Amino acid sequence: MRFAEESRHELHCSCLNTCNDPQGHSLFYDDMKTSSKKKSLNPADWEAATLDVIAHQGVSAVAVENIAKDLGVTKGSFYWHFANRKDLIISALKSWQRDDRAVIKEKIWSIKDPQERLNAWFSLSAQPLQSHLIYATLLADRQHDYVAKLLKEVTMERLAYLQKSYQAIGYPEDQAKQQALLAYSVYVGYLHMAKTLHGKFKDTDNIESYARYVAGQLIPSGKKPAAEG
Amino acid sequence: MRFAEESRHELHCSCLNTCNDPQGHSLFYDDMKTSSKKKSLNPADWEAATLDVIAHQGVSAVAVENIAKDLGVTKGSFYWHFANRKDLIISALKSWQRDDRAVIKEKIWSIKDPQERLNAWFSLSAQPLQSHLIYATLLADRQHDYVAKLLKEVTMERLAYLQKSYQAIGYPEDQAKQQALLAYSVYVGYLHMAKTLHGKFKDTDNIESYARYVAGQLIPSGKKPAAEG
DNA sequence: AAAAGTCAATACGCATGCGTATGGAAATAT
DNA sequence: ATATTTCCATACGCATGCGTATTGACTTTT
Repeated sequence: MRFAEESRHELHCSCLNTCNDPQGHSLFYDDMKTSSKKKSLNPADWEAATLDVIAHQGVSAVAVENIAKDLGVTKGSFYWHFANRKDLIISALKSWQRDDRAVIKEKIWSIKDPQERLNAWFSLSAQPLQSHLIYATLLADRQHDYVAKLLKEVTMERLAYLQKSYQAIGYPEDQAKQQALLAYSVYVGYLHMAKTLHGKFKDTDNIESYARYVAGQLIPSGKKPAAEG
Repeated sequence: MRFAEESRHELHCSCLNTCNDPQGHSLFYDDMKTSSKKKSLNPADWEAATLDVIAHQGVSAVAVENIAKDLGVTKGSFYWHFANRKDLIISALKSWQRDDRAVIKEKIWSIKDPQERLNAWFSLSAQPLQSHLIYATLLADRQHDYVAKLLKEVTMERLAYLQKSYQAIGYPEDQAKQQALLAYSVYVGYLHMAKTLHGKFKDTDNIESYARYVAGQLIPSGKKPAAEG
């Protein structure tokens, strides 16, 4: 057996069923034909399948034999790619963190105006991405030390760039810090709300309406969110 | 064996280690000496121990043999009180829901002025009660159908009384609905934030400061939160 | 005092799921 | 063509944890 040596990590985004993200996938694949079946699996495939499980059932639901079945192979194959279950989970989560950082860098920090940037962040946060689901489940899987560590890292990073944007708007440091905490709490709360009430969300017209309302409450003045529709 | 027949539910609040709530406990005990040991266990004891596990490790971490050990007995005793593991979990969660409703009724709805009532709610939400921890972990244990059902119920109830209070202040129905959703999202987000960052919370002075800030942002005008210190 | 009821200990069967051992087939290298 | 690497299947050992069966002690009732 050999183990993934912090290498060979193509981007992945499986999103088997419930996660309908409108991003472009095909950009990322270079090693396989986009439409046909692969002959064999690589660690990234296992990580993607693992993230699907984590997104919908949490870390403790990750079972190598089930994931193997999802991938159409048996457990025997797994231990060629990874040392053990924990290795798989940690690798998958690191991969998630990398992808998340990349998205923020591309889609948020590319925006220079801080107000527009905050609007873009709220807009991104309201989209049904698998990435959000993973974060939401991790929040309740803190028993595992490695999850707690990762979660703290990610959360601090996110709070930092929110605070930075609020300061760029003109908030003094202390208030920017609290406002970032408030905004981020709304994000986290929204994640759970959306899952908990799923159908019932139409009550308040729809999510778009609510998202605009929230942005209006949490972003001071100036430009409106890039309205369309 | 015999099973708990929807009866014999004294209030409970164990809070073994991490949950330091400053509420009065001894009020609730009537059937046992407050300081000495009980001779035998009843379903409420099992439910309380179960809620401790749920609060800190989630539903899937509930293991009857471990809980038995926590209570100083073996598994053999358990199946006299409950039919099975699922029965225990559901009973425990129902007990939690009952207690939660009771607290809201006593401490929130006893307040007539809607602004003060909202302030009281935010204040209650910021306190480190076991009840909050349980709610937070349930959010990620939605895979279990009974959890999803309960969660939806509880969330809808809470949104309803928040909306009601905002309407009592003068918000039109639609806006009150969105504002309730916003306020409740902040609550849920805060729960996770507090756990995720634990130590790091001192950065923004302390929680009190943040709680006042949030209340100031989410409750329109009028009275301030009952300031002390 | 005897019988019934209450709560708990021990021991067992069984399913799940992790990790290992071993062998095999297909691809790639030499 | 042969050897090596790569990826996977099968089979096993082992731990955990649920649920059951049986027995026993202690309490309450009669």
